[in-house]
Amino acid sequence: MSKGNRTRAALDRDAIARAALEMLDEEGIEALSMRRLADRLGAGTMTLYGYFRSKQELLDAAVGAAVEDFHWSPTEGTLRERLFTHQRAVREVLALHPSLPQLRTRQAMVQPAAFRMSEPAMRMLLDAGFPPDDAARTFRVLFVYAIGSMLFGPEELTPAQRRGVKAALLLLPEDEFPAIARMPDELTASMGGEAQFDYGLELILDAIEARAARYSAARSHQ
Amino acid sequence: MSKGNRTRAALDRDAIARAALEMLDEEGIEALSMRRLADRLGAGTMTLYGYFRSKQELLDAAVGAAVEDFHWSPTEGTLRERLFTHQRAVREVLALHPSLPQLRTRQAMVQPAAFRMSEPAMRMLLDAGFPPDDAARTFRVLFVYAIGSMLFGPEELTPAQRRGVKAALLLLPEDEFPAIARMPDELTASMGGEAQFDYGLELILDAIEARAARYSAARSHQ
DNA sequence: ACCTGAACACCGTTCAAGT
DNA sequence: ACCTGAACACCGTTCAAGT
Repeated sequence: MSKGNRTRAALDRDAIARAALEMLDEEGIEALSMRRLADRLGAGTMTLYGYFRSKQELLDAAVGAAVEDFHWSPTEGTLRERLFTHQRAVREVLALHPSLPQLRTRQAMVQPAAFRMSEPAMRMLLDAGFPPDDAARTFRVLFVYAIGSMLFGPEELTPAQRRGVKAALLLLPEDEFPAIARMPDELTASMGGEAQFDYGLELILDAIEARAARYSAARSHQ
Repeated sequence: MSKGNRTRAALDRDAIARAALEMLDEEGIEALSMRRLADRLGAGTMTLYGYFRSKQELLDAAVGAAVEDFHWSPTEGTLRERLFTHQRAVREVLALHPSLPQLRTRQAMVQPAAFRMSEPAMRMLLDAGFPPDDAARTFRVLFVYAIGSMLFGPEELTPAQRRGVKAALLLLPEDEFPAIARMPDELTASMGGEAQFDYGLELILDAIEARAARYSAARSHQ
């Protein structure tokens, strides 16, 4: 089996990037090779190099394609509520494209589309009275948290993974690990999934809300 | 050049894992191959398979070796101060072994040594009155933040990187990106480094401190 | 202009053979 | 018991050649 596994569609940068993204999300970053992708597209390997200078450039384009799927429109509500729905939208695009956090570790996201995620959050913080430097730093914390969460624990642990972690915990000498050894269930529950994501998001929003209150108080005293 | 580039030291799992870690930290995760590592150790490639069943198992051992370099001893002070110094120690081991966050994306850290990082933080939270489930979730937030920060922005952006990001920002249509387009300096400053790490850590500690106060108030009302 | 096979310098790992 | 070369099935990318 070498070519024609797929109907040969018109090739262009966008079609190739989307096919790469699909493969990345389905099979993981490790599994994407120029050869396998070309094969899937029914083309010779070297054909891809007519559209992208290198695999790296193709991966960049795949990131661009993934970020296109971020959708969020301004909602009513407090700063806290709006930041919450925004971060949930960020989580959603990362869940839709599980390869995105992994790709992000290889190169910065300087795709214009990536800024579509930061712009509205930034605007919310500035509107709430955050000075630009604090707004930037605060958004970065939210972003690092979201992408880190989806990289290190996008889903609840599977029963098999739970068992693995619990087995490791059981091996710990209890006198050296008194806290951890006694709470295997709580620890495995915290290792991924939506409830954990929301817990941390609410925690961070606690702090952001408190600071926003201070900024707005400072403004009304002027 | 094939072998004997290095003096041939006694080989064992630990020596191999440490050599792998050194290579990983120096040249990046991409650059470590069984062949190059064996060469560096002055051995045949297949010799390594006498000590590790697979590259994956070797990487696990490298993670174990890296985590050994985590050092923290309990300090005096408030919960906030102690969590702060603890997270700084976590940051330090991640800075010492920049490959660690990257390795962590490939497999969970179930090395016993990895729990040496969580145990003291967990104990602090439990002692401060956090119920076990909240303690686990709260620690996980700190951990995801620390490791995410060191993965996505361990250092300040270099001048070249700054220029790259600013160039990307300048390409954005200003009417669509009114917030972001006007604060290139604040944004690039937030993309990595120690000041950003501490900013986010303090933000999260704000929220943890507030919750600790609530837990301790609840306890004294019993 | 667009496409691509062959070749080069790499991988991880199996297998059979060396001491 | 410990080590390892050859071989297999892969990589990304260059180069020269096809239409």
